[in-house]
Amino acid sequence: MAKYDHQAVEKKWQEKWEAHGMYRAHDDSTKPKEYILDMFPYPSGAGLHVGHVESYTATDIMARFARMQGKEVLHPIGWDAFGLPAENYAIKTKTPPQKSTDDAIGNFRRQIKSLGLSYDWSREIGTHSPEYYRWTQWFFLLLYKHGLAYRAKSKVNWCPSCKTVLANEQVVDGKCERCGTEVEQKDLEQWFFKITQYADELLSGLDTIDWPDSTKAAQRNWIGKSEGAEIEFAIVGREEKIKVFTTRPDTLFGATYLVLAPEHPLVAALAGRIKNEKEVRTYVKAASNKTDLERSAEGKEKTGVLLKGIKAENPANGEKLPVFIADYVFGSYGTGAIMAVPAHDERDFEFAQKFDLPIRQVVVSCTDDPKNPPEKGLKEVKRDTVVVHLKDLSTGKYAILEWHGSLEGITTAIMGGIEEGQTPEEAALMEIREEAALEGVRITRKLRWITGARYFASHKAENRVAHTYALLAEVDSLEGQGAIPDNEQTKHTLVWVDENKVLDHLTVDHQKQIWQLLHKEAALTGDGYLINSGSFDGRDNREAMREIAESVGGKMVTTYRLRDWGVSRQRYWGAPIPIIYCEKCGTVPVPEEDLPVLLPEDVDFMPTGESPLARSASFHQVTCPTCGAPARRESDTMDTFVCSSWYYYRFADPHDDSAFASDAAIKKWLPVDLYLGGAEHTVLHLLYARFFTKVLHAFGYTSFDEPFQKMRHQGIILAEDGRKMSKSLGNVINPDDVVREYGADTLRLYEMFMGPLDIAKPWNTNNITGARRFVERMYRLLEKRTETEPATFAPLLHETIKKVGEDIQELKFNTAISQMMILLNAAEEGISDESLKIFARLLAPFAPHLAEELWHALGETESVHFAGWPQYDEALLAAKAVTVIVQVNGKRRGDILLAPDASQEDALAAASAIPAVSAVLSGNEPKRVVYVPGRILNLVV
RNA sequence: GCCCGGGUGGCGGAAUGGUAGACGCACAGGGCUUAAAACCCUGAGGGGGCCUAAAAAUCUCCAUGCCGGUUCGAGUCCGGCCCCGGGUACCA
Repeated sequence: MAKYDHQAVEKKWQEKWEAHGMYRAHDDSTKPKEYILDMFPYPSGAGLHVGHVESYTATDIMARFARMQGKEVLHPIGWDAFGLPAENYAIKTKTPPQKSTDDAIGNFRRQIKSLGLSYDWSREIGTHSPEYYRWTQWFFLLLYKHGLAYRAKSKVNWCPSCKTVLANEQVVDGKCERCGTEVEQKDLEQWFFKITQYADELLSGLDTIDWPDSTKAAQRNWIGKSEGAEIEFAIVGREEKIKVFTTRPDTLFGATYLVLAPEHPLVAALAGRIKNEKEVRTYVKAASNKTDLERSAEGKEKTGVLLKGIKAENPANGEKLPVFIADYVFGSYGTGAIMAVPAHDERDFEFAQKFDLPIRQVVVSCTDDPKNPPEKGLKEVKRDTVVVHLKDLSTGKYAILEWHGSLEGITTAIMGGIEEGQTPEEAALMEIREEAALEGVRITRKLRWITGARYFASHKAENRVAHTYALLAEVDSLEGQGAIPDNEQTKHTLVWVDENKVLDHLTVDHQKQIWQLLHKEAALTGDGYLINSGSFDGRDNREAMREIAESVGGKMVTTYRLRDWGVSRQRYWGAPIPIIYCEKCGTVPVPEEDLPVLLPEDVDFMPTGESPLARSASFHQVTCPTCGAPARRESDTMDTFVCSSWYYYRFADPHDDSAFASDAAIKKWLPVDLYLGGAEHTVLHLLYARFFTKVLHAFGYTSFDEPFQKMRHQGIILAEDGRKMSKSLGNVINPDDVVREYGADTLRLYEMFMGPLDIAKPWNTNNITGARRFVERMYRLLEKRTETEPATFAPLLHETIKKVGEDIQELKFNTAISQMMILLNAAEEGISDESLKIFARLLAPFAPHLAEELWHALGETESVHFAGWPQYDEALLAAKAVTVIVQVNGKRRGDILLAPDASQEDALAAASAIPAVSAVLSGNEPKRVVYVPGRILNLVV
């Protein structure tokens, strides 16, 4: 038989399938539907990536499998065709984006077709076609009508040299990507979608869908729901109040200053009262020129300015607090103002360190029983962290230990390092002495294992000793005052104290030092019971939270990190926003019947300083649809994410010119049953698409409110060197080359066999050989057909039917293929026509051309792809004898062949035939017998 | 820092708490061939012991990032730690 000619075979079947329209989805079908969708590609000039192939093959397998199971499958493809790269390319090469986009689509289409993917090409769509973006504009109007689209001023990245707005990705190190000019922040009127209105639904909906946990977690993070309180602080001598948002109202008594965002309106309102107004204004201006990105990129170094002459009053205890402005507080989150509690918040702590502000602890961690709060005083304080001050009498050195667990625990913990005749304390002191000899105390691993405790000291070596002594001088004096109790266990060297007791006696400066010593220079963010909190002392901090907030007239509120979605883009290659501005009528939506607002083709899209559409007089000079007066058309286009937020509806009804999709089509096909795509879309695209569906649901267009029932990501395919494939590294694999040399089936099998679908995997050209060999050997089975098969073949065949079917449903294609390889190895010893036909059906989703070729070579005339999925025979599976492992005391001592349902007696009898087993048993009854039928027999003796 | 993943042969990877390394690649030996490619067969985690001229089989110990625990039995479950990848970040 001739070598398998993949080029001829694949071409032949692709043409036949296409001629028969085999993969069309039928709207009028009565079969159960299955909607299997890929994230439609952006048709880049670079062409198809092997990563696309991975994803598309996976969904193709699912689609083909579903068809063979008798489902009516909708498996469409289209193009996310608007976007910046096409526009940039157009600027560079002076070819219109329409042309370059259509060229790229042509190339993608050819490449995708060469892979034998079973798309319904009659439903192909492109977001850049007027028939499509007409409905994108319709969606804009739908949102507008319901008050979900609004205009507001917002900051954009602005390049003063190119006179253009830049996307965040176009800003590199604060400079324009193209010309290197420093980028400015500019306020522009922009359109927003009110996605925040659906924040709660977007959050709770996650619990109802089958998505990867990581993606759900990312979306939850992005939405960033947090519960807290709004509390007002009076400004001394003024009417205005400062309203802060905090998630920790329980720490109200620990607030030692307030911070306003630089853009907070009160900053301007209070200007006259601020004594250092000039300094403040400078700071505000500098902050306003920074993007959010820069503000955080500057790292942990905090900046801010005290508002001199302004004091705020803590409503809980009447304390007068200083007020700062600092850009670590954002105007757009919460109330734009915070109460700072340095003892219990990392950022406030850091700021307080830098600006020398007091740090007051109000929460103390405590152990098991928060409902039974300890009385004040030392002996009763039950803490999971015990702080111990050790003093070595012989050298006069001190160290501070903190350990976790009970006091009894320390003895055990120290045991490891104790020498004979030593007490645990002495052992610990030995260590201190050694460390002290080196200079003060140090955090060391050595000490950790010996004491089970941690030494705390300042990070800086030069401060370490000074800090220790400063503290211990205080401790000594407290000891003199009797503030530190003596104790049986500690009488010679060991003293333990309540750190808060100590803190009460110290100056701010000392407090800071001790804080650093005790707490690794960090705030305590954990829970516990309250101290220094007036009548709330001793209460559980979580429990008291609401009461504290309400006791000062605050109220509990929920805040989200999620912001409204800014959809305006000052670019050409996108869907125009269907809005007209009239001097008389104001903002007027374009009437639905006037849609689409066509993208003009005669526009000069070269960058000259204006939004390209604004330069087309024919485009923007219009008459008001309401009053007929001359008016101006909105010249911005929409974010491309708008286009991709609803495309999966269009596939259900791609040619409808009366609706984005008909009710019947939506009812028939949606929601999407399986959605597959890259993990780079975990947040934006997937969140926006969900938002659109929530909106449609709210206004009665859909009965469901989540668009993608089941969603999975494919892992990225790395280059052979383990790095990302990139043009500049020259390590890109072009699927065209692989298809030509090895065939589409081989490429598909290879990529599916690489490993689990969702992990990152490096490409390995060598391994393609394995897939290719599989294809060839499958084909050669035609020559190895026999009348009769070995007896072991049928059970294996049925096991394979079972496993392949199950694996496909779990998207475990690698193990499905490995099972078929096992079957192939056996089939080469002889396989009947009937068995080979079954095999061909199993193979069909993975290698559709080869399976079709085999199927027809075996005399079939209809397509294998509708031949039905084979059923396995339980009886054949059960009949197979299984190997049971025999263990003695958990160690393998041999194996026995048994029926799967053999009794324990049978198993024992068979096992005793093994010499190693009978030797051990030799008359003794095993203490215990563990028998798992079909698996293992373990004898404990 | 935080949130997700993940660490198993030379490599990709497999394993409902039950023979660790399926399947494949690469490799080695052999067959076919004038020769090579292709193809076919066989082998193989590491160490040690036994027997040997040498090897195989057999025996035994060790082995899934590290330390400990639960269990008759742990790659899998629990606690602690280390490392790698991805995402995200002054969000109060």
